[in-house]
Amino acid sequence: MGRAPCCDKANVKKGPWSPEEDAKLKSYIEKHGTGGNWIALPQKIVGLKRCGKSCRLRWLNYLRPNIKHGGFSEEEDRIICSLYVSIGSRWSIIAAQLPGRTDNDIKNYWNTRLKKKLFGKQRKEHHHQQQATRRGNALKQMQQMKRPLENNNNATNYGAENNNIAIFSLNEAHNNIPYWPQQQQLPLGPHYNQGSLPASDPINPIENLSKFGGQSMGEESGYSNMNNNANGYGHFLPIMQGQSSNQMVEVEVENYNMTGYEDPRRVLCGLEFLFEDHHQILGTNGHGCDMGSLQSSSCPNYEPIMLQDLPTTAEQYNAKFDDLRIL
DNA sequence: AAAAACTACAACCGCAATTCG
DNA sequence: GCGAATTGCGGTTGTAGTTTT
Repeated sequence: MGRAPCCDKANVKKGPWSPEEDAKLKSYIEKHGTGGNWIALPQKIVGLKRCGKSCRLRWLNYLRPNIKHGGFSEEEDRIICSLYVSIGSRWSIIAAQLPGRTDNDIKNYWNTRLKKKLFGKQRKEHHHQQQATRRGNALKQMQQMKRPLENNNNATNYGAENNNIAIFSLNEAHNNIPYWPQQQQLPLGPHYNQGSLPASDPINPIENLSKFGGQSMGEESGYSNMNNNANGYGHFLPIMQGQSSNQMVEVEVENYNMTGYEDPRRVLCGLEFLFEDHHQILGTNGHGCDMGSLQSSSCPNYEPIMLQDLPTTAEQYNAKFDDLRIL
């Protein structure tokens, strides 16, 4: 038996608020306050056929005094991005750091603009993703970017020696100058096997990619059997294999209980968006890996990412992720 | 000029947490 | 302590407006 609805849905208006409704709600609250009960509020306002929940949302997000809309400053951009990287999609917490901004506003701003600004998504690609989302598909991988601390709220659990990893402006990566405030204590993304790449590599693609959305494999992704390491991310360690420039980037998983999941490459979910559309395929991958049970999952299958497609120099990085820079 | 593609944002929905009787 | 009511939150959707083809 489900819960009783908060209001009589047949008798409440939905959709955009009219100026008259706004005026009624605003006027009432300014005179009488909310009375501490949003559900009961609309019944006290003559002619307002809205549910309490809708009134609350309208007031908090639009009508209450000192709300700012649009025109986010660069400083606000930085704060939002920095906090998102640190705490994920805790919009209410982020909003608390930005006076006059609502969580809804920040969420919309992030979803429609900042995210693209950061990840440099192209219109077409974004649209494809949006459509996929609306079909109830995919985007689990993007969603997995949320709440990097979800599975591990104790910040002290993060690997102490690596806690200062911050997202870099890629142009600044040359100089190892962190773009985001250095004091940010950020959760680690997945890290690669240090020994498998030249230590002198000035910019390691995979390590950097991991900073742009490496994900925690939460329960909803079906990886709940994974042994999470101390940083809240499971152990998924991409390593380089092969010898030619065509060598394939594969992913190996250390201390990983793979029960039921045979394709370790899927642990790249959450990073695929950094690659071109053509990487995404459906069906078997043609490389002898049984994608069988994965095909119907909400997470699309991806071709192995070829090393040649990954930027390995600062120049290539900047070219590929030119839009990454906020400034 | 029209259609398609895309963006931006308000609002809704469902769920979890909190409060209340 | 328990269950219902309410609140708060984050994800998602609807759609008007804008830009591109």
